Amino acid sequence: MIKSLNERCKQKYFDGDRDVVVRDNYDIICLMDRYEPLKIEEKWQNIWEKEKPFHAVEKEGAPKMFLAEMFPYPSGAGLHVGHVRNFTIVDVLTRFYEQQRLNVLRPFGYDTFGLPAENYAIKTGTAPQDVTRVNIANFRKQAKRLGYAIDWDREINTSDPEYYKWTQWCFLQLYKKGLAYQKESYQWWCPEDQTVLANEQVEGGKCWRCGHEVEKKKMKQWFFKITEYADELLKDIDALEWPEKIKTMQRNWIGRSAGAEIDFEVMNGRRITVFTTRPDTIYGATFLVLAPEYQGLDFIVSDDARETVNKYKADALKKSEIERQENREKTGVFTGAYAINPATKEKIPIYVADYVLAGYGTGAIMAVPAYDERDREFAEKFDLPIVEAELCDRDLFGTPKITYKMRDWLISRQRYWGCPIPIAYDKDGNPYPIPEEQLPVLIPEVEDYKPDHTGRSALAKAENWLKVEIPVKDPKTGEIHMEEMTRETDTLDGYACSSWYLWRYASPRDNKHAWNPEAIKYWEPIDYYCGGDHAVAHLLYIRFWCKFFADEGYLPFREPIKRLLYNGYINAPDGKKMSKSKGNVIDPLDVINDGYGADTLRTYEMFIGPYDQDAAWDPRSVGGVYRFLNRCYNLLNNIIDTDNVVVRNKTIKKVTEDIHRYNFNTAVAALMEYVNELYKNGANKTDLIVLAKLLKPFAPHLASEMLEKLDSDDEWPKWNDKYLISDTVEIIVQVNGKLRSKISISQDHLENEEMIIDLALNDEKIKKYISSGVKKTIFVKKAKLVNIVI
RNA sequence: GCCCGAGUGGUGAAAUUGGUAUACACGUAUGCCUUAGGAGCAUAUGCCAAUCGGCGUGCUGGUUCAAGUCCAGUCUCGGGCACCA
Repeated sequence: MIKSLNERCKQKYFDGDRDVVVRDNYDIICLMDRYEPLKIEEKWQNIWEKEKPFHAVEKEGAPKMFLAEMFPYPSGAGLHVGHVRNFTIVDVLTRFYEQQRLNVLRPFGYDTFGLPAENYAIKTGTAPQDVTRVNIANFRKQAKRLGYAIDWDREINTSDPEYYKWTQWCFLQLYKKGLAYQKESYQWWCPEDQTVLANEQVEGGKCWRCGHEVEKKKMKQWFFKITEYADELLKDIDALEWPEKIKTMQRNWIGRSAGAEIDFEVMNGRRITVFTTRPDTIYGATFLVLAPEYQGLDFIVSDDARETVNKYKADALKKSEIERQENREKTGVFTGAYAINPATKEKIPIYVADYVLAGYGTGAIMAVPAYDERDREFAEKFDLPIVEAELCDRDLFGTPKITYKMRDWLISRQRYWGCPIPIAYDKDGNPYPIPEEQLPVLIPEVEDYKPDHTGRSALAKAENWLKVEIPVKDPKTGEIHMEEMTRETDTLDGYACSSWYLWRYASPRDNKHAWNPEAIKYWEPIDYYCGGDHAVAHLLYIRFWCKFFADEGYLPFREPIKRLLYNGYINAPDGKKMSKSKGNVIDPLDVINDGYGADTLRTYEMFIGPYDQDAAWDPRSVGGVYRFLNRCYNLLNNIIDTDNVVVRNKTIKKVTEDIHRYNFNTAVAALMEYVNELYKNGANKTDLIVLAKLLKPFAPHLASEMLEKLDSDDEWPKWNDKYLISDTVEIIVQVNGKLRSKISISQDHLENEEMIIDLALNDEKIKKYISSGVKKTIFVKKAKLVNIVI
């Protein structure tokens, strides 16, 4: 077939019977209607831009399908190949369901608050608003260049006041119910820079900016009470259609422990409550240990020991996380105080040690060195008694108690580029919520974006903005008067902004609700959510908010994400993580503009391997996929009268089922096999229409072009099982489980076991293996296999 | 230390319910076409022997007519948590 094509084209060329576009290419490809991805892609992207085929509206009849990726942080560097993998997975599913005529919603947005924009602002004085605007424009342009089936009318941006107004509204709902609250907590603090530092800004116990030793400082911070939902968050994990890996990580993160709280009387009349998972070991409790930050430690310490304890406490607070991890040698000091073990009635000493954590349980433990390795280490070092006592009933001395590793979610950030917390303080420092009608609390404009010397965000520099009038009800007279207050200058953790955006997608321009109840009912919860990060943070926070807003009557479901696809990373060709400093970054836009086009890039990233595994970029394989798409297109040049009905139906089945299983790599492989077959046999119009339809989720531009040339719609094809059965069947003949021969029988004889075994035993190749006699024969109809045991 | 994953050709990987190991692609080799090829097309390609055949899914065993797949043990790599009482 190719030869004849070649002949014809050569002739045409020598007749001068057409435009020859490419000068340095003399042979058949240039003479045929040639695959020119950049041209085709521009054409179809213009059509999609104009006709908006992905614009979604609620309509009765067709079932809905809502899909999205984890919205990106629009960095200055633009899209990277990891984004492309993530977005393309969503796009393949979007188009797959669109072609099956489901009512599909696939929106897009930008997670724009964050440190890079703020650091850039501090360095250059450029407003983060401006940088963000430029970066979004670039991201949008690049996403459009990849041909994604996005409803661009639903774009959202978390730093848009129209958006963060509702983030603040969400905060106020949580505040009203006591789930947003202030608490003193220890934070990393640099005494030189006079600022709070995030964990990742502390390097080797020192400030990343000035190198001064950091310490822990008690500060008032805002928290969301996620622990209120710990039990439900844990319980509901079971029913989620999420990867087991993520479910396990969330379970571990929540870290439920069933135990008991037990009171110990201190000799000076006070009381210490400990948490233990082993209340049955209480007879072996030979001392108590308190965390250095233990509340009320001062009331327990004896006067003799006070100085030592205070020094130990100060040292412990200075210790960095890294130091704590590196040096696990037990340290601690005696408080000089004793408590009574309620089981043995014995007097036991009370210690302070940093191996006990203030944030877990009650910050105090009963040490049972006979049963607990850590307690034993401590006991050995400080020469404390180790008693192999008998076990008792679990609830004899304490009250049952469930404890979680998960802590409440600290949301205060001393940063400029975030959503302002809608709170103001009266002159006594009492917090008041900003009334909803005053929302949004806009981010003020400032000159300098650096945090100030009091450790407050740059918002504190906007003097006019700081003052606000809040209506206050007099508790005695009931009268309402306006009172001048000072605004909160901390901003919200960026994760707050992304904890509700999936609901905003349902009605992104609604200016009366955070999310429209009718739209929510129609579209949510999301059917497919795809990402490769945030296994415990974002994906836990969004579940927490969902349960809260369901309780408040704003959401008709308690789990926001039905199915989660967690994709792997794409590494550099050398197998290492891509990074600017290593100079091994592959820019997806370069791949496109080199002439491969978006379709090749998309299809390659689906073909690269299982979607949930990490993969290394291979530039040579990109070329292989490009060749494949070329071959698809070139088939249009030679449509003949033939019939590939069997392989066509097989391919429809395989590709359909593979996409349902997210086996995108094998779906592409099946299309390659199909094309190879069509090259061998020739292809008719139906063969090619099916090819284009099946190809469209992966290479939508090329497929659209093919379908236009073939004068066909894009409706997903169906297969017919009757074509999948061929007239003759191949029977595998094994001897002792090893393949030794194959025999061919007609389909009708598949029921006739006796005949098949007889054929197998008399097969020429088999005879020599079974001369010593046959012990038994097994026929498996389903596997079309005979096994002869000798 | 604890909890998850994963180990298959020269390479990325297939094998969906225990039933033909290595689909598809890359790479390589040879040929065709060509003034020319870093294009296109065709054929071959797990390893050893080069004829029959033997060996092959990290390793050692086990279950089974039959094991990449199930079981026990073990090694290596990757990820998560990490003094959570």
